[in-house]
Amino acid sequence: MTLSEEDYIKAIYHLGKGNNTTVSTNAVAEKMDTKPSSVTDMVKKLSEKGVVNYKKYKGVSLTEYGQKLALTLVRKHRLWEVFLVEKLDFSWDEVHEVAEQLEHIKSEKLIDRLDKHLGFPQVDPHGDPIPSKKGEFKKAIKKLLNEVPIGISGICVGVKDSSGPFLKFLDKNKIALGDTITVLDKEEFDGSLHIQIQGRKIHISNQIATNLFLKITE
Amino acid sequence: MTLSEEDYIKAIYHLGKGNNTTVSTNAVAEKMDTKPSSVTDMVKKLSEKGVVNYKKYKGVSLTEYGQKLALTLVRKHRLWEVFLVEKLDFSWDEVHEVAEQLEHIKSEKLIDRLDKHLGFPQVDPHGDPIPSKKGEFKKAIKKLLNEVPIGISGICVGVKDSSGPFLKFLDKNKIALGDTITVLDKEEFDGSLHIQIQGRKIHISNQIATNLFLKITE
DNA sequence: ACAAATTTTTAGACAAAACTAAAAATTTGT
DNA sequence: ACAAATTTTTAGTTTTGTCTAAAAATTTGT
Ligand SMILES: [Mn+2]
Ligand SMILES: [Mn+2]
Ligand SMILES: [Mn+2]
Ligand SMILES: [Mn+2]
Repeated sequence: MTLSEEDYIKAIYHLGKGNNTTVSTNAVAEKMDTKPSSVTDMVKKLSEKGVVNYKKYKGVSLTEYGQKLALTLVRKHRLWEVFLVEKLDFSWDEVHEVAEQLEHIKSEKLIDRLDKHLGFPQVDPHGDPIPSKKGEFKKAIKKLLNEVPIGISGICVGVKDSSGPFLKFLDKNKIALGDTITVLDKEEFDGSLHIQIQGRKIHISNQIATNLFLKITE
Repeated sequence: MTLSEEDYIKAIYHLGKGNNTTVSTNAVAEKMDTKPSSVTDMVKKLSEKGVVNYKKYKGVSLTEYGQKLALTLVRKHRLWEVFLVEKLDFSWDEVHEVAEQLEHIKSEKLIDRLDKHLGFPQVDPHGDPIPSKKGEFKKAIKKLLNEVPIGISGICVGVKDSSGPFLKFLDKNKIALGDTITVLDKEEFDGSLHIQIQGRKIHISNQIATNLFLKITE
């Protein structure tokens, strides 16, 4: 597959939300930042190659083979993201663009060895699960911190309240996007939470917990 | 620069032996495994861009700017080779093809961080020097082991005698291409050498030393 | 020096991946 | 149901990088 074909496959995969829904030409065009007519051309070619199912005017979905390719690309993308953050000290928000290039490097051995070098990570720096070599992986779901059960870990991926005071609070308490958070205990009385964040144990109010999104893989 | 343009720049650089000799269209075509007519087209384009000096029928050489680009590419290529060997346990003869792809990844930060992660290596797994960020580097020369002065190190890059018995000898004594060898002492009497190879200290005859090539950077 | 051999360039074509403009199909709203 | 709006496809170009065949320039050998 060419670099361009691979990016289309990934786009169709992500738009299909992993469960391989049929997606529209326009949706793909928007995601890829290209024109619908270009998508039609590419989708015809991918159909010829057995990568997608395509019926004129009826949208496009991945074949079994296409899904296999998509999962391999997602695996490569996320492993490289882990590498950039863990080994090269990139921050979680700097990695995407570079991984977007690295995911296209062709070498199965490279990916196997990278996986090993990284200690076979299960999730990427954004909390998204990394498919195994065979294409198996857990689904990730986004939850408010106060809804996360005791004992479960996740990665902080967003805030509900993005007001200045709240963001300032997070900064002061060293809570940042990309941090790994584990719910240790909950207080019945006021709904406050004891959590572990990046190794540290802290106590936060229910109000804070209802404004932080965690990505957890089950 | 596109991937293709970058590969042409590298080819012109390597054919010019680093001292920026003018090279012929045919030579570039052979190196790139393409046709001379394709080279003419590309060289015209690179000339437009100020990357090469080109006069019809008179060959091509890199401009100052082109040399800068070439050195950056060589730096990236060799750093990735070090990464593959040092961090991912590739052997020295498996890295070239993958580095040929990785060298085109666009991110200055990536290369800076990779350099740091690898401990600012001076040479790649083939004994070739790695240009600094500013494009400075030492020249590498190939010498027979018996001509290497005491105290100097190099990387084993080839054999003069490639007969079965000699190769078998090397194998038995665990001397392999890619090994780092330091000359510790020489015996006047018989020309034999005390060397350190991959950490081990051994004693080898003059006959062995006259059949092993070392790449040394000065 | 000059014909022959070789190298290099030109001309014309093609495939990949994109675009614009226009046509066709589908969906939506009343 | 059917006209209008929207989506999607088609047709025709463009750019990049390649190719073949033929023409032009240079180099070589006598
Ligand atoms: Mn990509
Ligand atoms: Mn990610
Ligand atoms: Mn390359
Ligand atoms: Mn090398």
